Amino acid sequence: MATYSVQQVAKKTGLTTYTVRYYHDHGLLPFVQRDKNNNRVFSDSDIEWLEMVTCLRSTGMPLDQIKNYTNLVVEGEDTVPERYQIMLDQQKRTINEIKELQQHLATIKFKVDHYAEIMENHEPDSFEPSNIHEKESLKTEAK
Amino acid sequence: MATYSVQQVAKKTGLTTYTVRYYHDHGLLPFVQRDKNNNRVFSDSDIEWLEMVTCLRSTGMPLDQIKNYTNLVVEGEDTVPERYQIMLDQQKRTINEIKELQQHLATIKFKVDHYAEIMENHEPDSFEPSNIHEKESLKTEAK
DNA sequence: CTATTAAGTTATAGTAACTCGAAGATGGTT
DNA sequence: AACCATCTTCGAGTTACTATAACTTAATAG
Repeated sequence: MATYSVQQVAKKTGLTTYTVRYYHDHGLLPFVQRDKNNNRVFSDSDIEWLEMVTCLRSTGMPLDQIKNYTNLVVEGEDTVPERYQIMLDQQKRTINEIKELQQHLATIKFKVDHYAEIMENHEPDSFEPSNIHEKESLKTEAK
Repeated sequence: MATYSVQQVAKKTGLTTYTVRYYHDHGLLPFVQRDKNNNRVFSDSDIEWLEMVTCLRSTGMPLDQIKNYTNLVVEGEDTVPERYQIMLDQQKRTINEIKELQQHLATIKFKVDHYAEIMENHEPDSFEPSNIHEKESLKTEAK
């Protein structure tokens, strides 16, 4: 069976060795072993689980909640309903998060287009009604 | 002209008063005034700018970079090309972030469906090949 | 006209989730 | 034997809030 060092795991997951150790120290990787030198030894399933942790983390779940979820998984089948609820909530939150990001993206796009236009037309300081927004709504006091 | 207190701004933007003050103290709201009592006085354009800050923050830009962008806006038209580049980068990063979130969402959906199935079928501990993944890839050592 | 309440202020401390550096152990190579 | 890479722990630093304490001021209630 394949085993991996911290560094190999870091490389495989895209995390830093610091983060991998941090997660392990905080109980998020409950089955990671140690060799006779006290070095962490990761299995393939540890890496898969770490990827699940990363998935939850990236979608905004705090570490203590991920820890809680980890404990439930370790406890076994009895906790499936609770786990189901956790994942359902996380799904909702992620869908919401994506929606919000898409709205923010629209705002950013607007800015990009606006700047592109200014640079093309090369107009220094217009008197159009859109002027306030052109100036990022920052200079209403410059009267 | 309409003016607002910290609390009103907090309510309008969905931020806490702590965060609004924090942003102001760190130079992200350069045109906020003070009244004779030293209380912060926000204008409509301050709120609009704060919403821009929130947009950038929510899409992952660190505060010091937002501060830098703020300074560029204050400096005026000459900085438009630099600002254009910043926004273009942010746009790219946000598009990427959304993509990643959508992938994570797919993973979460998979879990939700999986748990739903377990709960429906009520099978305690199957011997199927998918067993490892059913158990969140955590118990390969429990042999 | 004082008393209490509400809201503002600053300064400082606490928290989450990393992020890093120091000091030391071990194992392999020249 | 010396060196280098890689591991370890521990403690400190960073970012972006988040909360508390101590204080000031303005408005209302008795």
